[in-house]
Amino acid sequence: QGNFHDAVIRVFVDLYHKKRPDGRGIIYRGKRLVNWDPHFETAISDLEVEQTEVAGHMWHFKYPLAGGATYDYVERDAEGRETLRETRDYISIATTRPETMLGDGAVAVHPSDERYAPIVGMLCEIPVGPKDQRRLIPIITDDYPDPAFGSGAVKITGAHDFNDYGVAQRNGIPCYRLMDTRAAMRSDGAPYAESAAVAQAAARGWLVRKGYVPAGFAEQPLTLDEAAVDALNLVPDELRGLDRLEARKRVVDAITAEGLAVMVPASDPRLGRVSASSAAPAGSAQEGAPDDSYEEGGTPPELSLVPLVEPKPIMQPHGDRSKVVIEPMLTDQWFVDTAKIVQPAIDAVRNGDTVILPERDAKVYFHWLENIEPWCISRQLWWGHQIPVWYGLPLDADGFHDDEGDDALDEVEMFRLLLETEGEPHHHCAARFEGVADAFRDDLASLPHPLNAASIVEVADRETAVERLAQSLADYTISQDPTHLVYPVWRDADVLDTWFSSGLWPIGTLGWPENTLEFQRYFPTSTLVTGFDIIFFWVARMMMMQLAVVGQVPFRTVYVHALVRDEKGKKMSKSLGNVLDPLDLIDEYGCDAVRFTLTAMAAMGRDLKLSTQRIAGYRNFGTKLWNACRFAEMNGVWEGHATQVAPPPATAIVNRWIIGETALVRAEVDAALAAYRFDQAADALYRFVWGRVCDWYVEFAKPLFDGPEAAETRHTMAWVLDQCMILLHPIMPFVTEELWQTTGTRATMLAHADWPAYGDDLTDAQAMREMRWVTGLIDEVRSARAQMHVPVGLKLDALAVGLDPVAQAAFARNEALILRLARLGGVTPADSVPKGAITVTVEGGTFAIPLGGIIDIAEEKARLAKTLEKLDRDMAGLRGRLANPNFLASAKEDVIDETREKLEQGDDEAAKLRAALSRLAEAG
RNA sequence: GGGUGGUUAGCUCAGUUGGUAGAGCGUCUCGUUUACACCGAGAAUGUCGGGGGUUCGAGUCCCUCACCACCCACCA
Repeated sequence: QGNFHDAVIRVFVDLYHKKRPDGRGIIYRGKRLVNWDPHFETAISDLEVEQTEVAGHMWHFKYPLAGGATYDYVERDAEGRETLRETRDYISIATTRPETMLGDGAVAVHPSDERYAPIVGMLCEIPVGPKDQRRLIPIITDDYPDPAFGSGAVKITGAHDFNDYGVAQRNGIPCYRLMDTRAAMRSDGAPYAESAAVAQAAARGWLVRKGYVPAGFAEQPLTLDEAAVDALNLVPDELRGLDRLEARKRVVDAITAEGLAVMVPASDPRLGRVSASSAAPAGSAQEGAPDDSYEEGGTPPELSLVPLVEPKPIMQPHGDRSKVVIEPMLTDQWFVDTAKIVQPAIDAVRNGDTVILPERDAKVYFHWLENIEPWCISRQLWWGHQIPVWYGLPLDADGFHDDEGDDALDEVEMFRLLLETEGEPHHHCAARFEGVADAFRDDLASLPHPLNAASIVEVADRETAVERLAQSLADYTISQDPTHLVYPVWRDADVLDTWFSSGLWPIGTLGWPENTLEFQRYFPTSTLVTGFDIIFFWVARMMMMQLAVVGQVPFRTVYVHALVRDEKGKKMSKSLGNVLDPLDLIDEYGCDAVRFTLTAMAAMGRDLKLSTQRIAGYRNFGTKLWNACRFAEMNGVWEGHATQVAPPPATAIVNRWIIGETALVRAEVDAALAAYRFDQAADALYRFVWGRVCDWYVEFAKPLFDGPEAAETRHTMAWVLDQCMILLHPIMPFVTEELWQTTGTRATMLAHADWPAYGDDLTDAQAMREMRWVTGLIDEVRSARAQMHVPVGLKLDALAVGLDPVAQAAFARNEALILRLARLGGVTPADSVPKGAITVTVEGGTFAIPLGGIIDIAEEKARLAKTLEKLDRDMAGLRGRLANPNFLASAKEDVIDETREKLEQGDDEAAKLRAALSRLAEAG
């Protein structure tokens, strides 16, 4: 049996070795900007960063153009009229962190910004550091700068700002690291002059590569790799080792002293001070005219000039435990080159191999995958799957693999080089140490004797490795015994992102990489049910990884459900303390009620506000079903016949009707389930059980239990209630199982019962029509009685007036039910409606209930008038539609027919109502 | 700032090729009728967020504005 850890490690190793055309593995090592805590000297996650607003400043500085170049700087207003034109030899930038200027790799402007168009592709000078070794950086375009903010130009410091990092990545600008792990200015590496010269050459090389200047511009169009960039220390010698805030102060002072700060009149409102002009009446707009001209160095009026330093609240990241300011820092991390494996995951959903429901979540899925970024999978935690990579000291240090005659180097000298070198460590990846040990041994074998005899030893970390190597070197120097030489290697201390392993859930849980029976049987899986909040984290990763590893989609359908919110619509979270514990809800309302509620609210929305009142409502529903079954049991409906799939043959119209209704709801539930509309399934069952079975069928059955159709009715009721239990079982498993086992004699548990498959042949159109008529009549009588304040207990006699044969037959067949439920004493035919009676109109006839002295004529008039008024309104609408030639021409035939039919019925009823009203008028 | 979704009865929400709005809960009235007061019978309640457009017809399609929520990024 495979275990999950084996699967995770195996996939890492496979993807590491799966090289792409560019020679890089799908998993590779690279630099990444992380939130660095200088106190604990570790990377921390976004979630551990607290954003706090602090009072900061924004400085404005001039970056002079290289070689004294100048350009016409032109500003225009919204209408395109020129508002400023001057010749400049610099570009103005703003920053809240002047110390990071040392690491600038470029100045960026928006491609549409015409003010700077003349100087794009030129070099400008970072105005700090020794005057004769100032660094030059290119002026580039990128969408990131906002032309309306500040001067519109942004300095790009890729190693110390998340936005700048993105710009640098897109444009191939180097990210120069300025600080060490304690966030002090670096003091390692070559002197400033040397490093600056290298960076200078790289900047020229960039301009050549981008085609801004001819190749001859740079003698050596230098390209630096990431490690070389990281090794450069561009901190001027006198600032090395300083704290970042101290460095900031010195940088600002130096630039200001040199006259390269942007100067403005002391009255400038941006300085945040109260001054003479800002205190002046705000009446005349001209006086407060834009003083951009001052900012950018135009001739000021009489007032003295000061550096433009705006007080500005800034959101500063702090470590939530260390409380120190977090520094964005470039570090080595492991990545999945997602761009290389993303396409199959996009295609699979596009062509329907995997379906995401609801559809809009597929949009989210596509949007994310089509804009995918490299996935950083290493984490500096001590729990998790440890990365299966081992490092050794660099074997490509100067002179080591050099075949140009450095073989003459003393072998001991070579090992010494290993100790001193700081470049990229040499590494191998394999599932187990023995595997990488062999790989390191092969590398050593190519080295001259006696180094190739060194043995591979695993140690804890790099420091230990250096110690161990030094020690073995000392041993060897004394003993001259090559077996004393060791080449220490250590394992990467990082672990994998939890989503890397979770992304392998579909195959990892089935025993892969072993070809287990479970894997053969269950992969690919059918349906993944999950929340929309982890579509990126989990679903997209599973798709990509399964396709990359085993070449198949992990599931056919992804059903994305809503998230339960609290009553105010907030996401529940432990830290907010607004969590409704499902166990508490279950204690209070029962498991089935909670489950039914969640099901009924599982529409394909995003939010689901859980209200306890609604849970209570569905708890009542469970009780209702329970009581209906209790009633059935009291009448012995389950006695004498075994549970069966097919309904009993029925002659009573009521029984035929409810059997048909059951078949209808079964079909409705199946359709809802097939469409993942669990809410519709729950709703259909609720309406059926309560609204059809309990409200009507049980009541209809009561008189039948004493009549000739008693046996058939018992049998039918048993079958109907069994169907309710079966259909409700997935949503209310406990109540239904309990009922199932305590009512009839059952062959199996309900959980094991077959899902019904009976079809439309059970529906009896004639029975459906007739029962609709019967229930309609009862509803009308009840409504009329209630509105006329007739006491419920009072049984009244009624008259049937002008019933057509169909109505007559329907009435005759169901008389007992109607009398009982409408609380009528008896119904006799009559030719006309007498005075002082209330009128009830139904299809095919009229019923009248004489009330004698009881009737309040005014009230009955009002009741009928109100009904008639609504009916007239509706009929007017229908008539208007039918009178419209455009409607007749454009609407579909069945819609027109339906409209005509409705109008006919409505007119018929309206006529009866009018007749009743006029009789009342006579009586009154 | 970018993206996604939402705005329908007092509350929570349905409304899937556009045909003239529904449910549960709550409210009000009445009620011990052979299961059920966690019940029964009845009733009231909507300019379908605002505006514009397409259409014979718009809660439904298009545009626009407002507000709310969530995800992502946060301003040199």
